[in-house]
Amino acid sequence: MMKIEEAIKQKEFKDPYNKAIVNLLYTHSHIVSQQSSLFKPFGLSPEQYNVLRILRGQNSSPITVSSIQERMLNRMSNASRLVEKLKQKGFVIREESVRDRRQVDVLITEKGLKILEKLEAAIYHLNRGLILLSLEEVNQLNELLDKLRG
Amino acid sequence: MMKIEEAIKQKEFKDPYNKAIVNLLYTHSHIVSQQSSLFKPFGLSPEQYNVLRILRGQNSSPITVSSIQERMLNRMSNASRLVEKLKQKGFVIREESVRDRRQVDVLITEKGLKILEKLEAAIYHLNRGLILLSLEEVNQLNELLDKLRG
DNA sequence: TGTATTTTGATGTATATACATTAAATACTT
DNA sequence: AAGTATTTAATGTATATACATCAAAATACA
Repeated sequence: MMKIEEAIKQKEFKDPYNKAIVNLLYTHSHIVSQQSSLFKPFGLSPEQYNVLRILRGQNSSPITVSSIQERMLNRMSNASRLVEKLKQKGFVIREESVRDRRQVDVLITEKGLKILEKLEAAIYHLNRGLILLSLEEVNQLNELLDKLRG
Repeated sequence: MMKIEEAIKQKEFKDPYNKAIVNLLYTHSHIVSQQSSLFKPFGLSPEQYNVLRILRGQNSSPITVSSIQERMLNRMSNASRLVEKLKQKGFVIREESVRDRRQVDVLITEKGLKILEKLEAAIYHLNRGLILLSLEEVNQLNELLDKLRG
């Protein structure tokens, strides 16, 4: 097992809280770089994939740009531009809302659903490979992360 | 406590491994956005701060760009450009190595050390505020993260 | 010694993050 | 109803990430 101290060649941390921050940031980078490699051949970035996943989660019914933003992993990201990229690739369509002309309804296309389906098994295996923990441990991790954020 | 399901308005996850990935990405975003706010008034980004921290960790002796890269939290980041930014702000100096003219020795300046010192207490409090766990729990989290990556 | 290979840091490009600003549409207030 | 405030999505800018490529220098090795 590669402890964080070895991974970034730092002998010690001020305290376990500081260490946990560094450990989380490092682990994040580890995960994202592997996800990127998986998505790249499909012309998707991790965030673009995440937006598609959100759209599919709506049972393929339309959802506004601001609702996408609310559900994104990174709140400060820019749903509007990600949707534009996905539209260019034919994975979503975008149309002015009839209820409120400020809003834009976004809808996943057949092509979008198909690429998610194609990725499903690969992602399952990637996740398992990325998280080398037992079922009990991964549940514990989820609890700690939820509690951490308060 | 805000569970990840509420935070991103997703009712359920395929399995706890998938949930843990999402939980880690979301927690990362939560941490980085708060760190950014802290660093911003000082003209530093989280990654620039991290490079300064690495330089100080060398007891202020010079270190090459590639050694910085090895110690960075994000391996794919670009130490060369971050060093350039820090140099522009006067936090580091850069000089061609006498041993190997391909290499560039980077050294933290007095100004760089001073800004780290100024930030120290604020970071300590931020970390405590960001990680709402007991000492026992945070140690457990560190163990799980180390184990997770294998 | 001379050529090939590797290492090092810089740089180019596309994407994403983090924020501020803007324009249009809607909601609120009196 | 008119004027103000707020919401929504788009857009602008600076920074960082995730690569690929390049030139110079060092190293390997034949």
